Amino acid sequence: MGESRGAELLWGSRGKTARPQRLALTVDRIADAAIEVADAEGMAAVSMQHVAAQLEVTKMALYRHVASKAELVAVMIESAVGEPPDLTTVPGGWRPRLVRWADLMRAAWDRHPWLPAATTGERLTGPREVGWTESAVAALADTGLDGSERMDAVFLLSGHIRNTQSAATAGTQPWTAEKHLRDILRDHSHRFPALLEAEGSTNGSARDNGWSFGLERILDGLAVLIDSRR
Amino acid sequence: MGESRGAELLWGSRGKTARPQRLALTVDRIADAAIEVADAEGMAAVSMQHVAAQLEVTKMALYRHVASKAELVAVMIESAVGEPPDLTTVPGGWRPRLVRWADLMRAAWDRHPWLPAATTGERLTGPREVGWTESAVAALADTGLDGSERMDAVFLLSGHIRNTQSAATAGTQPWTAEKHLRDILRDHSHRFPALLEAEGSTNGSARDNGWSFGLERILDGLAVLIDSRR
DNA sequence: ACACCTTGTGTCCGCCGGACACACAAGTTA
DNA sequence: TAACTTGTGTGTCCGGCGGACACAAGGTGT
Repeated sequence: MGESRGAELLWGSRGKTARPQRLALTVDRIADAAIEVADAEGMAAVSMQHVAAQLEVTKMALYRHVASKAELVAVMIESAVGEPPDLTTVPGGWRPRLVRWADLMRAAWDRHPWLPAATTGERLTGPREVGWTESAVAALADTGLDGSERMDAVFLLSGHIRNTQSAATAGTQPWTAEKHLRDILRDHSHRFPALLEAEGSTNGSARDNGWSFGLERILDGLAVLIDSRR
Repeated sequence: MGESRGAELLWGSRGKTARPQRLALTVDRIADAAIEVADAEGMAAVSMQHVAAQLEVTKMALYRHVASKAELVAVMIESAVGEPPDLTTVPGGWRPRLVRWADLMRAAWDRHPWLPAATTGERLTGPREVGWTESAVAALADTGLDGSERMDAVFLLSGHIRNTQSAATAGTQPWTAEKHLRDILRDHSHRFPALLEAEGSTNGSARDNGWSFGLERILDGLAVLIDSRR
């Protein structure tokens, strides 16, 4: 990258050839470019080379602003999840608040389908991400649940978001591989009678990867516990 | 790899030097070696080179038996999850059956902590994996739930297993990063009052990443729905 | 005896993350 | 004004990755 500057030195205006007035590289610009790549081509396409090309610089230029790819991904995540919401204005107690929280979080993750892929494995965690957790835990303040129960409840809920979202972008699980599963069932239906029957007896509900079903079940389950504490 | 055979040709027994009586390479031996590597060093350490070295062959030899790394991983998964269980002998209806199913699945995933990492993203699915789903869906046969509800319920449950297991192996989520979270709270406690308070008011329960908590909530939530259908 | 087929080897390619030395403009100080 | 420092982008190199492809050398069937 960076074509030879020989001809330019010979023929160009010599005085001010190098480094034209190009936008300065910043962490934010890098993160935005990386997010753009990830939104369009998926997390697998986010390499230092690709992001740098997007900004018309060499990949090593990026390392002046981020220490490693892991750090770049961390910055991408912080930017993509956005500011955590304020749920204190939502009326109706813990359940409507959690529903609002889940909808907002799902919306953010919907805008950036690579978030599940980016947030697996050991990694750095930023303040906004912690802020989202804070927000949900706060919504459970007056439920009579103790601290670890509140944490576990939020973990359960956000895990559900993660699962439905990653299932949405990749036919990752046996039960969500729509077409794939149907093919298997056609060829091996005798081995999976219960799946075959379940496939046939759907009530024609909207296919949302079990998002609303799981959400309702989780909230119902929390309600059972919370009511029992009163 | 494979040192030059010059000296051997000059000094060796010439007739039967090459290809000593070494165990024949098979898909199963390759998968076993790969699983061994993954169990010991994690999924990131599973490369064709590393697995081949484990078997004392070149990496290209593996491609005589598997078409790609994705196929190797698929075979690893099929081998690692094991045969799906027969739950029909478990008494007490759907709930004990699902508890048994979840415990068995969690045990298998516990033996192979790389399973979460290996089963994310687009991938191939084998009969055993589908068999596990079949097994759980079958356990919900007499609940009055329709087909897609049964599928969604199993998705919800197995998603919880995946989440708790991947949280166990990597401090991946803000709420499971134990030490990390504690550090953040020490430095920024004013920004996360609810987390700080939750951290303090735990009832000293066993730390299992919310496994049993989430399992009970999910099953309670399913029970609410199932009871309402009767 | 010979041809074929199977199976493992060696070499090459492009891409990855990243270390490191260098180029060069701008600001600071003498 | 001249010399130095600092900050930012470039070029080159490295080891490791998945994988294509040609080749070697057994075993086997005719």
